[in-house]
Amino acid sequence: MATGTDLDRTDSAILRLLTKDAWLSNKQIAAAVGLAPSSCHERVKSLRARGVLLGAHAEVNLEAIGFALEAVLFVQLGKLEVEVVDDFVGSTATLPEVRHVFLVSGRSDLIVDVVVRDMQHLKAIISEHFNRHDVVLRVETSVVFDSRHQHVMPPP
Amino acid sequence: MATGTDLDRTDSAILRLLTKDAWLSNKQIAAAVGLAPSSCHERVKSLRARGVLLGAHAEVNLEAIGFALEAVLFVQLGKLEVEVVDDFVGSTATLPEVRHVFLVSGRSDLIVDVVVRDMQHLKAIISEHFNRHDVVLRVETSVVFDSRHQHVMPPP
DNA sequence: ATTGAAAGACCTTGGCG
DNA sequence: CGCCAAGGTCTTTCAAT
Repeated sequence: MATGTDLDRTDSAILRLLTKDAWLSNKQIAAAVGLAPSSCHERVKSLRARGVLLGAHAEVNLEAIGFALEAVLFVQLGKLEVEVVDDFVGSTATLPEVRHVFLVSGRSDLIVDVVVRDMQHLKAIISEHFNRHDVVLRVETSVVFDSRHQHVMPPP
Repeated sequence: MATGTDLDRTDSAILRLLTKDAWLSNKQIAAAVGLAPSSCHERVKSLRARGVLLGAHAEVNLEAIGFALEAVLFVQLGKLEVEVVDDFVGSTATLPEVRHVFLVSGRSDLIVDVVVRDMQHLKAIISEHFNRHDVVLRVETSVVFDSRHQHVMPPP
């Protein structure tokens, strides 16, 4: 499944365009990469079928709808039993306030990016989810002053 | 600009659907939320105009195209002069390998999520970008074993 | 792999409840 | 606000190259 699919310059261009704006029409992409609409359509279908192009997601301005606080949680876990850890990671990753979960090496075991309404909301998540599980040894919280997310393809 | 826009149940439903799959057709969304296509189209246009719906981005399987290594960098900065820091954050956020940058309180000042080809690539970024700037006091690197990103709307 | 043509589906607007 | 209807545009398929 992790087999390296080879992309030619046209595939890369298509992916780059769609990564920037998934709402581009097929006609627009075709024009941008210098292909007929039908050929471009084939390319996109193939990229989807090969599992390179996974889907598309709208970007919502969470701040504008009342989610004004973002935080990063550094979680240290106890006795790393694979199954228990995986369960906890899974349940964490599906909390609606959670945007990203990283299982990492180093000082912390889990890094969790959350977007919440306010401090009270943040406190609730930490105490009701993280401090409730025995796997969790300690949670360190950092407030996010500014966060930037990039939607670009890395260069070949 | 950070004024809370109020969303009714229908707007929320639309955002939730598009967050999950930005390639849903207007007709599909309309059916799902129980509106006529034209009404649904109006809603989406309004959400865009109000700055709630910012855009859409395709999700690419980076692993499948040779970007097999992900890491989180914890960066400590020196003397926090706003201008210098902002410049560095900006230049960091636009590196093609960088997916997310968080400016945070706490032990680190910057948390950077990068996706790279391999260890050599990672080393190159750290030594050529981070260790080149005087603002950077220290970089701690964590390898990402597993990362999950969620594309859902938080509940009202 | 790429193309053009054709059919059908969809988006999009404007006028009206 | 929401709906219907109509025109214009785009997607999607397919046979041919």
